[in-house]
Amino acid sequence: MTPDDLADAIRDAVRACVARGDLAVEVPQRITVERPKVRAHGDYATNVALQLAKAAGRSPREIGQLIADELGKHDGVAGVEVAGPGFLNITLADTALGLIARAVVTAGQAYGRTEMLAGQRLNLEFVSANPTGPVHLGGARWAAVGDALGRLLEACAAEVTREYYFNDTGSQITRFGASLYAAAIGAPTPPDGYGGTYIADVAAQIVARHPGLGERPAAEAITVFERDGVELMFDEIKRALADFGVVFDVYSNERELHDSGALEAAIKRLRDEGHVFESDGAVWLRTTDFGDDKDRVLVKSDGEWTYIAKDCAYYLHKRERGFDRVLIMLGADHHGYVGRYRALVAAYGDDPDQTLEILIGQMVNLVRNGEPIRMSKRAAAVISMEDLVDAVGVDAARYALTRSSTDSQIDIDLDLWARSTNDNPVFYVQYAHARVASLLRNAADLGLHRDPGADLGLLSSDKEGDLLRALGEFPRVVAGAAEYRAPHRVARYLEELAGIYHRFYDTSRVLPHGDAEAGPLTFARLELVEATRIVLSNGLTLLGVSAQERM
RNA sequence: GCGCCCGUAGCUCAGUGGAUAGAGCAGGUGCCUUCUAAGCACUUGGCCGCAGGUUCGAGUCCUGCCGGGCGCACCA
Repeated sequence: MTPDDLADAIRDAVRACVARGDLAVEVPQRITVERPKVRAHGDYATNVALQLAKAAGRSPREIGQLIADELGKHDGVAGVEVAGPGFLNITLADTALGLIARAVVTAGQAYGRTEMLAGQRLNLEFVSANPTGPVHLGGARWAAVGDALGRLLEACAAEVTREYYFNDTGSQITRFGASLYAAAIGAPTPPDGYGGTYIADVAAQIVARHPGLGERPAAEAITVFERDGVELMFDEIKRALADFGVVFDVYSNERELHDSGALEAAIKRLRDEGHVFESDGAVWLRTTDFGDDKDRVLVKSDGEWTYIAKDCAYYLHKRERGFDRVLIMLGADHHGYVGRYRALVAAYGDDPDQTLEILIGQMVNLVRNGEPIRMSKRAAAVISMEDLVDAVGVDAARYALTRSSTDSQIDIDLDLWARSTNDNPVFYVQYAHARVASLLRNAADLGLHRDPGADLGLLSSDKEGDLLRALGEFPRVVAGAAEYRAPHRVARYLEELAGIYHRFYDTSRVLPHGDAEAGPLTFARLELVEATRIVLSNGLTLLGVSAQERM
């Protein structure tokens, strides 16, 4: 019996009390079932009696007893106690608890998936770094978290499109091209140019493609540097992201919005709706009508489009492609965008609370030996995603970036995450999986295979119960992580599960010693171990971290 | 000044309004002839930044302070 099954059983019990006339309340939609921290409080607990007390006008303990008596009749329930202020502490029958393992094994890779978000079409935009340089640390955080979130939402049956937007026109590209040109002819980096070492590399590649380019007139050469530079840099970004395990479904760019006339159309629509005005030679969107703290310029007095004008067109473009909800992931240094973005969504007649979701990821810092790694201004050396991967590897990088709430700043200690010891959380989890895999290999070598008819009621020890209850949590963890856009919950859950498995392993011999015969308990435990392997593997997969067979 | 995020054990951080606030690391003491000791057990360590409020119940929600990070362009 899974926690969800139990919630249904509790609801049925309440319904029965109401039907009998013992209880005059509305049967609640959501029944909270939780794993108590203390074992004395049973396998599961619910606060339903506390919640219903006010509406029923009776004491929580009195109501609790009514529900407990009814729930106690259920086959899978061994006992129900009214405790404390009115909690119901529920103990499952051993067979009912053991069946969690079977549910996991039967579902296999699908265990953890739900239909919670079925029918929702979601657009996830993340990273979206401009092709003027490598993906930096903030982008790396979103690459890891955004991709994991995509996997989570898909696990809840949402239809997800991962999207990357980049600017390939405008002042940044102009400066990028000028910087490449300067590097190619040996001139110093322009004052407002890009100065990383990659600039020289890219410039050299372009010169190799176009011999004699440096001798051509500057204006002509720069055009080539802009075009080829964007192409090469973007290929480089895509390759780095692919190495990181992140591949996008759609790449959108500014030029297309421009060339297709989408920009003009988007602004015209705002103008027709009366949200646009002109002042000081510029065209403005009156975002203050929609809660923004100041109005925003759409077209500068020099005739250039602003970023927010492109956002207008891009937002409409997404909506026209049929997405119910547009998720955009930004770094904390861009959080000032939220107000204006919500305003532009409202200006188009959408409800920002329904169709727009902007997720803000706080800053990422690297630490070595407890000291922050400073970026040298002179080399303009922004630390890149690849620097992080080079230092700790993809698995540790993704896990480190994903295991903390996006609301928190994180300090990634390169020494810690590069270590192959259990102070490194990703190793703690991966080691548990490798240990499970090893045990199952040994079982196979002994000719012991899963027995679908194993008596799972034999899994009645404390450690087995802990493990079964933890395994039963997984679908709710996935659903919660998806609902709250919080992939770190999966990571934390995996760390807990790994610990519970290690403790089970330490106390509970699975395979027979020496020449001893395998007994019913052997097969029951093998089923439990296989269920653990599945959940560890499914969880790591949701985070984009490998589940290794050996370590 | 205004806005967003954070403040929980020595450190890094969890903690969907629930019972006695947790994990890993660090410190201490133990556990390998048999499934991976990259593990486990025990142990030390907390005015949950401060002060009010909401309620059966607050680390969690509200208000005000204090401290830190990030923003507040006709840049992206």
